[in-house]
Amino acid sequence: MERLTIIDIAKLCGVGVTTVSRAINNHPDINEETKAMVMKVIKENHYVPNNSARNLKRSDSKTIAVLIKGISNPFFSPMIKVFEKEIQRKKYSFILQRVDENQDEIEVAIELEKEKRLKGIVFLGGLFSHSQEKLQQLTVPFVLSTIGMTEEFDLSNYSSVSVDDFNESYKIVDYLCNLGHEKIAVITAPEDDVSIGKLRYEGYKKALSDHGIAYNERLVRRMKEDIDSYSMENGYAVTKELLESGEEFTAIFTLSDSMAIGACKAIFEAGKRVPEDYSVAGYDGLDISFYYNPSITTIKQPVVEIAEASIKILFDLINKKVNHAHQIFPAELIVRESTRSIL
Amino acid sequence: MERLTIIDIAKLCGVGVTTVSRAINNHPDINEETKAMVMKVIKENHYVPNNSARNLKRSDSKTIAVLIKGISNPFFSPMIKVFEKEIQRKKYSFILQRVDENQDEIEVAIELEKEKRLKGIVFLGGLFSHSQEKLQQLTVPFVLSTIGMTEEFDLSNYSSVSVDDFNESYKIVDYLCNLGHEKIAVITAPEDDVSIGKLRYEGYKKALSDHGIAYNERLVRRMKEDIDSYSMENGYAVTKELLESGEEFTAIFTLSDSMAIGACKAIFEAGKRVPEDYSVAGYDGLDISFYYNPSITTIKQPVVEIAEASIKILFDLINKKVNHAHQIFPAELIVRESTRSIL
DNA sequence: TTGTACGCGTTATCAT
DNA sequence: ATGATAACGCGTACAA
Repeated sequence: MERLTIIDIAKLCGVGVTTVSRAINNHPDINEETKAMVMKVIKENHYVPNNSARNLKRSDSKTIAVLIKGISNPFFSPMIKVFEKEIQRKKYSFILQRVDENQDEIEVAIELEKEKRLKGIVFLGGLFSHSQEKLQQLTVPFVLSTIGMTEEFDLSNYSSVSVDDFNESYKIVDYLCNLGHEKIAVITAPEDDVSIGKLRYEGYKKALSDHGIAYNERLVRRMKEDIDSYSMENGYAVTKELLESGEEFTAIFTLSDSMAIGACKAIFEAGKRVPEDYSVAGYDGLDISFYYNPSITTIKQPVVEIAEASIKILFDLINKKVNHAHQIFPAELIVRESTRSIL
Repeated sequence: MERLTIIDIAKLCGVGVTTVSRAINNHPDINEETKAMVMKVIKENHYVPNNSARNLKRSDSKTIAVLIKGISNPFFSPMIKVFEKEIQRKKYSFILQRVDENQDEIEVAIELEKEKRLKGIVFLGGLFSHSQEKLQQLTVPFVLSTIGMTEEFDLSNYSSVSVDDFNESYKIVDYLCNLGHEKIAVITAPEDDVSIGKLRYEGYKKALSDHGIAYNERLVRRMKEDIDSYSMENGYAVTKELLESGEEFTAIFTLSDSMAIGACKAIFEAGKRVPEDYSVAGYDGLDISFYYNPSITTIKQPVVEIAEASIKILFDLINKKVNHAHQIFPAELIVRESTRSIL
């Protein structure tokens, strides 16, 4: 019952290891009968090839990896399904690799590329401020999906797909302003954020300024660093503090739908209503923003399209069809029940 | 810039490969200076060891894998965090392996065990009806976490941790009955389900029967097979049909919190209220069941404790401290706003 | 403390 | 169509 190798199978079959290998890998140069015989012996003895050995020896491999930071973020769920489907459709293998919050995704990628002989990589989540030097160690093409970058990189050696976080954020805050709101609180990222958090926050500020609304620092609240970022819990805790501070506001914009839901909960617990007492606006367009009561006004990111485009670009790169591309998708302002006009 | 191996590094350093290997793996028998020098050269040249080769050669490896079916199920999110933390704390490596919906988790496990020289495995999600023959190919200990089994297996060669789905389900339906509800709809799994779906459904039936309530087939609704099982969308679609069918009911029990939320949405869209018009009860105790409006009455599974116990048992097995254990955790009926008495 | 040489299990090359 | 054998990149007896 212990581990048996391809050599054992070869002996059992009375053939050479090459033949067994051919049977396993659907190689053409093999007699159908011997192949069937070999496969039968393999089944009977529960032989399972060792992937490490295969990867070590193989040169190609047709597998692409998706590296994802924050794997329990519901925002990624539909994207993962798209990746799985599309990669399978192209007859490639799909590896979903979780990367730890305090892990360097590029290092993980470099290692994985060697180990699995990857053909391409998709990065999902996390910030992205890596040295060119490091990026150049990645010898296969990769695309950044839904990753905001404020720092300007040399855009010529990788691809990206995302929405315009600055403008989309502007769009929804502008909408709130047009509803007559002037005291608009925001739950944003910690000050040192250089990613989507910063971009969305800048959009908020710009919208206020364009509407001639004075910037009120006390309405700018930061996510708590000891709680999962962008989570319901975080939105809840921050909003609760805001309400208890006594600072007046009529609307609150949170940088994620999850935080919007947390905000609503805090408002309910304070005995207030949404949107009658406070308008609440989110960002992302998660399924739950539709199902929540009240349903949440939000910026809906076209996640499926983004995922599809990411994969398409990646395969184009793999097939040398194109150079690196940077695709920006439009997001949609979806007006729902959680916001109201106060004019 | 192309792939360089441990031999190249050895040459660059003017030492043997063994020394380089020792430097990499923190082996004791090496001079601190040479080690520092080797590490420096490695950094400078961006050498990254090939994991396939390492895994192939290694015999031990101290890594444990968590195989998870339905990785985007929010129910698993807190558990993953526990696994990560606990496994790290034991100085083991943690591999999170997604297994496709129509993939055999045991086969994946067998392959992974060989490839990564695993020390232990945790299975999360999915049904579990595998032949003994197959299970015996797994030579490392494994524990089934949150996986319901109706078919009776030989319990002596694996471990499991879960709640008593039958009794917990009974508990919440019993609660509804005590509130005066007699027309209690249920959204359950497809008829061929042999896992938690069946157990929870049996609990529902038993509770009704114990309260002398006649079983009404038209109140038993099955999840749609073309929609994600246990999802909000599924609960929404099924409840919508139920409401449109005109069949009378005063409460609805869904086999998951997500479906409960979908049910609420459908009820709202029909112009009705929860719990004034319909009581809604869920199952699982997801975070969202607290944040939802109205908050959802549910059976809260002690996910953190379950995950912790799973890991503890696994390590005990690895260290040969114990034999296989089957631990049942009590779940908690949490009464919230979505249910009311109609007496 | 350090280096040489072999083996891990598989696939690719080159014969036959 | 099939088989012998040399890599793949690394860890580790064993020798030095």
